[in-house]
Amino acid sequence: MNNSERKDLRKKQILDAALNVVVQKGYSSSRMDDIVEESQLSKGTIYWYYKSKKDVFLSLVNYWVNNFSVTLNHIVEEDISASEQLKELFNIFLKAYEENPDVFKAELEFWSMANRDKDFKLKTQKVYHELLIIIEDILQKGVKTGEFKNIDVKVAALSIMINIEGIIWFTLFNTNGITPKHYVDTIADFILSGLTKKHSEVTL
Amino acid sequence: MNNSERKDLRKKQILDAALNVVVQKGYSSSRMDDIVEESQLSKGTIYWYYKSKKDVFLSLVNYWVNNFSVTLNHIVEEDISASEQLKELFNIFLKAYEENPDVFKAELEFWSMANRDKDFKLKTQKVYHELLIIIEDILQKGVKTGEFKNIDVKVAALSIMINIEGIIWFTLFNTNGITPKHYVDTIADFILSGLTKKHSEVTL
DNA sequence: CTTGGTAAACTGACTGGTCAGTTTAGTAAT
DNA sequence: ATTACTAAACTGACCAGTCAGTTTACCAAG
Repeated sequence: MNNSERKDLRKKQILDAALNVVVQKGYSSSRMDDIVEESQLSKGTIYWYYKSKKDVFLSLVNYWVNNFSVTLNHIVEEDISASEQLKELFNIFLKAYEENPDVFKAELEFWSMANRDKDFKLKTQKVYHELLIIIEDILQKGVKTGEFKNIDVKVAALSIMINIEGIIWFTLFNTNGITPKHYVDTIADFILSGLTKKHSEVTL
Repeated sequence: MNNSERKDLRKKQILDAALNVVVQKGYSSSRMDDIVEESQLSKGTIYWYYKSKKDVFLSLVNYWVNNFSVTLNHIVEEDISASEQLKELFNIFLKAYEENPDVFKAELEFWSMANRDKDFKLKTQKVYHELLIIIEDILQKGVKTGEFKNIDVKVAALSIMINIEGIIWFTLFNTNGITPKHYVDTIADFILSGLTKKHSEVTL
C-alpha cells in the first residue's frame, strides 16, 4: 500500500466512523472521542487528518456528494427514453436505501445542520441543485421528444425530487408494512402515468 | 389574571422561546440560558415549570401536536367531497407554512431527535399516524362514492403525506423562485387528477 | 385595614461534569 | 530527520441542573 492509498484508507476510516456516530447521536452530540473509538484510531490521528470536528463532518458531506454524483451521471449518459431514465433514478435511491439506510439518516442530520450553518448549507445545496438539474434535463428531453406532456419542468422536477427524498420517511417511522420498494414503485408509476401522454393524445 | 391563566401564560412564554431557540440552534445546541434570555424569565422559573431540558422540548412537540389536531379534525367533519377535503388539507399546511415557517424548521429538528430518542419518536409518530388516518379516511370515502379510482389507499395516503410534508424543503433550500403556493397548487392538481376518475370512466 | 403567616412563584450565582482541542512523550518506518 | 502515527494527560470554555434565599398573592386574626 503506497502513501496516498494509506491516506485515503485513513480518511475513509475516519469518515465511516463519523457516519456511524452522527447517525446515532446527531452532529452536536457526536463526540470526537466517539469517532476515536469507532475508527480504532487515536485522537491525534483524527486531528492529523482533519483540523476540527466541523471539518470532519463537512468532509463527510463531501464524500457522500461525490459518490452520489458519479452514480447519477451514469443515468444521463445512457441512451434510453426519458421514462426509463426517471425509473432508473427512482431505483438508484431505492437501492441506496436498501444497501444502507444510515446514509439517509445522516442526510436528515445534514438538513438540520444546513438550517443553522452556512457551510453545511452550501455543501448540501450543491447536491440538490445537481439532482434537480438532472431531473429537469430528463423532463426537458421527454417534453421535446413528445414522450411527456407539456409540463412546467421546474415544478415537476422539484416535486419528483421531493418524492424521491421522501424515502427518508422510512428511516423515521413505522410505515405500517409498506416497504420502500412498494412505495417507490407506486409513486414512480403514478408520476409517469401523469407525465406521459395517453396513447390517444400521442396519435393526435 | 387567575392562577391557571398565569400558568398557561408562563408555559406559552417558555415554549415560544424554546421554538425560537431550537429553530436557530437545534436541540443539542440549544442552551437553557438561551430560553432564559428569549423568554425573559429566570432559569429557576423554567425549572419550576419543566423538570428538564428534554421535558421542555417534548412539551413543545405536544403543544404543536395539539394545535394541529384541532385544525385537522375540522376538515373531516365538513360535508364536502373527498377532492375538496384533500385540497383543504393541502391548503392548511400551505397556510401554516406561510404564517410561520419556523414550525416546519422545528419539525425537522424533531425528526432528527426522533431518530435517536424513543420519547421523541413516540410523540412525533403520533402526529403522522393521525395525519395518515385522516388522509386514508378521505381516500376511502372518495373510493366508496366513486369519486376516486380504486387505488391502494394505504400507499396513496403515505405518498400524499410525504408530498404535503415536502413543503419543509422550502425552509431548507433556495427553490429557484418556485413559491410554496405554486408548489402546493401544482401537486394538489397533479395528485387529484391522478386519483379522480375521468369523466368517460365515470359514465361507463 | 393591617398585621402576620404561608405557600407558590421566582431569582441568579454556583457546582460539577463534559468535551473540543492541545500538548507531550513516545514508537516505527522511510 | 521527517512522516505517520499512539496513548494519555491536560486546559478551559461551556452548560444542565441546583439551591438558598427573595418576592408576590392571598389569607385570616386582631
